[in-house]
Amino acid sequence: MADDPYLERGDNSVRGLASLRSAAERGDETLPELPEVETVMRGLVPRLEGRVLTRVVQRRPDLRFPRPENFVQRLEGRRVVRLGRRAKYILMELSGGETLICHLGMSGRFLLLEPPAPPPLPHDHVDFETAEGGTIRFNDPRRFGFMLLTETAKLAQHPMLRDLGPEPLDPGFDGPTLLARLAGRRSPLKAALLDQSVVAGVGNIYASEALYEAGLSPRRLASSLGPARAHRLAVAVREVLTRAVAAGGSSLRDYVQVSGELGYFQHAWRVYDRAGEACDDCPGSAPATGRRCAGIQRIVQSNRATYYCPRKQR
DNA sequence: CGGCAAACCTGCGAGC
DNA sequence: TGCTCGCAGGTTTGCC
Repeated sequence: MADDPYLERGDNSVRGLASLRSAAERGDETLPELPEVETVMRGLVPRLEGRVLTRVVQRRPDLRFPRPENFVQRLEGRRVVRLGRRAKYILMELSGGETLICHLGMSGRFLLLEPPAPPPLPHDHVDFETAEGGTIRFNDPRRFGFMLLTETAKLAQHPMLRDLGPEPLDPGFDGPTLLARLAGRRSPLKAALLDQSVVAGVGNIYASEALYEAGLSPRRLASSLGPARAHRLAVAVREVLTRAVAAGGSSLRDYVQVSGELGYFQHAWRVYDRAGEACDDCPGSAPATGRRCAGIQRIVQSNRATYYCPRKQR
């Protein structure tokens, strides 16, 4: 992060940072899937929850989508009642009956700035100022992120949320639930996992990781799973995400204390972006078993990279 | 309607 | 050295 202008200022204005950058930019941080969004949301809680948005600045008329009608007016003066998350969406429930739906897209991040907030840099799109004096600044170079406003009472019916599948970290997420969601699906298992109506919050990286943990081929027909394999996959999804949330949470604490480098998401991908490497779970040589492990393969499914071990995953 | 591909957008790395 | 090109991702839109 040495090239990050917010850390090069040297004016100590950045005391906290909930930052996500693309894997292409940084090898040690992941893209915003469920665990990263959860971590960012948690990082925002102490700065936003219960506080009044005294001033909101929007520096361009749109992010991914055109700005909601009267965006600034509908936010200023509102209190942030509660922060939450659904799938990869950060939900900011406001006084007055509306909720702000935030998506980080590919490159969105929130910066937590001490007063006086430094002048905006390129891609600084939205500022939230609170009565306590801090500024929460949304920065998103690629502008795949977005902010939408909707009535809290109708939140579940919002087009972005209404078709979402179960939260994989909720207690109710299990083998039978997943099995029912996959029933009749003619797509490859990997594509089905990426479908947010099957499971909410799984992205391209954790889809590969979960399939590896479950020992299931990404190419397998989604509807070919039985109860046992569905159970294995549900457990794997939950475990992969839980580990990542835990990693993000601990490093977020570290970061806030250090107020400088953000070293979180020191992920340990087992297959993602590891084409050609040896698979951890395959013995170095197992001539007796017949099948040899050729290492981790990269394939493309639905225009997306998939990584897997053809020997371990079937 | 399900499934797949393209579009959106920018920064980066590889190749010339 | 400097340029072009391809690639990465989440979600929506469009096509078959």
